[in-house]
Amino acid sequence: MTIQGTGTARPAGRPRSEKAEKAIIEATLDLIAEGMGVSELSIEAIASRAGVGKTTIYRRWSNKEDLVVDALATLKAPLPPLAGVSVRDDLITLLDAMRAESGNRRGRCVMNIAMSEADRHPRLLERFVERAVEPRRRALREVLERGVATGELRPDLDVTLAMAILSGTMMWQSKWGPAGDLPEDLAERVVDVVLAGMAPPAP
Amino acid sequence: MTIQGTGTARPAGRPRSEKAEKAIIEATLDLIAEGMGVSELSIEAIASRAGVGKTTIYRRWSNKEDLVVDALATLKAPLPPLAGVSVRDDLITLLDAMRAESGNRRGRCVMNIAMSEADRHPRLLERFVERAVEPRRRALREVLERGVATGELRPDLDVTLAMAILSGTMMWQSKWGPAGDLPEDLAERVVDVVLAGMAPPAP
DNA sequence: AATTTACGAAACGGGACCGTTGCGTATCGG
DNA sequence: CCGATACGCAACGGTCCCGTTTCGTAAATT
Repeated sequence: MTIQGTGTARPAGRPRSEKAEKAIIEATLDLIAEGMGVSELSIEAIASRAGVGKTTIYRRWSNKEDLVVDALATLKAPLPPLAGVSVRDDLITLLDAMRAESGNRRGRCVMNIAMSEADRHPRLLERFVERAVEPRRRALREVLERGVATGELRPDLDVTLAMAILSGTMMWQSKWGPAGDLPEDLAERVVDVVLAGMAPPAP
Repeated sequence: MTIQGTGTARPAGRPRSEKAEKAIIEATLDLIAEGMGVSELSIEAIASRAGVGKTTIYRRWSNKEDLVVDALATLKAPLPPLAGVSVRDDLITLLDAMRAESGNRRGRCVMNIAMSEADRHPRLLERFVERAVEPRRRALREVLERGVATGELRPDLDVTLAMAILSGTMMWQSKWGPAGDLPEDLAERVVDVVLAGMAPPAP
């Protein structure tokens, strides 16, 4: 029994190629980021894009959904660190992270999956919510609840509704806002309008 | 030459069945409302659902996109009448119409198309924006601009941003809000929070 | 009645993918 | 070197859908 450094026995024969594995994942993410729906993704297209035989894919994943789930799992979700000083600053930090992500491939993957594949792929949706949605939701809720506690926000604020307002606004901008990148000060403007309200200050 | 009452010459032979035409459109809308993407829609599925031969479809539309465009065109977009008294009331009326639509078939069609098929079907998207998006966008903008003019809203309000906040919030609720119907007072609560802002009133 | 067109159903050849298998080659442990 | 496993590639039979054609029937005009 040959013991590897990791303690796992190394099976005989040629080891699986990490390069191929990465290429498969990358090809999958690329196709999703380009707007290909999960239902339209074909193993053959992924294999071709990755420069890999179909066999190499089927040897690792038994079906398309498993592959997509694993591919999405590789998308790190680096939540920005929050200064924790003012609620306004933390909200801007969170919303600006959303803005920045709408421009890169990871963000496009997340957005496309969230938008279109929500139904009809329950396992995928579950994994996706767990990795991409929940962490942000939690962070946002904590900032808002802290604001209510410290008096920076109205004591009667409906935190859940506030989350919908902030997230929904950024999502709307990503999807139907101006073409190309979103303006750099977008997050700040959104937070300021939502904090201050649209009505004029009482006289 | 036989002239019909409408003034159009009636061609010889059996006339096309209006019933079949309606059934085709209905089947198409049903499938879209159920979450079927335009790319996955198949003529055969529509024909089967409509109880119609494929021939009957191809005789009327030369391709799937034309059919979907016509089907979407039958979705009336009844903008609610606006009282025009207070900006708050008009905003609630508009947002509540969005809320109500998220529950019916028409609304689900609009939402699904907007979410997933935005890219890759430019003609469809164009028609869709023209019929479903623009009228609402215009109405919302007019209410907000009137509010700025009358002083009911802050004079420095970014109207475009305000539109994104209001629309995005409702869209977010439709897509990721509580399962089932949205609460009846949702529109009112959204408008009040957005009008007043989340920060506490200045002392 | 004769003609013309539409109808639903079925079948066609063609193409895209499916998931599997066989092939010759490459890369590992022993 | 040898056995074992992975690799890319090509081919397979199968399914779904395409867009077209054919067929027998139905519904209109003349």
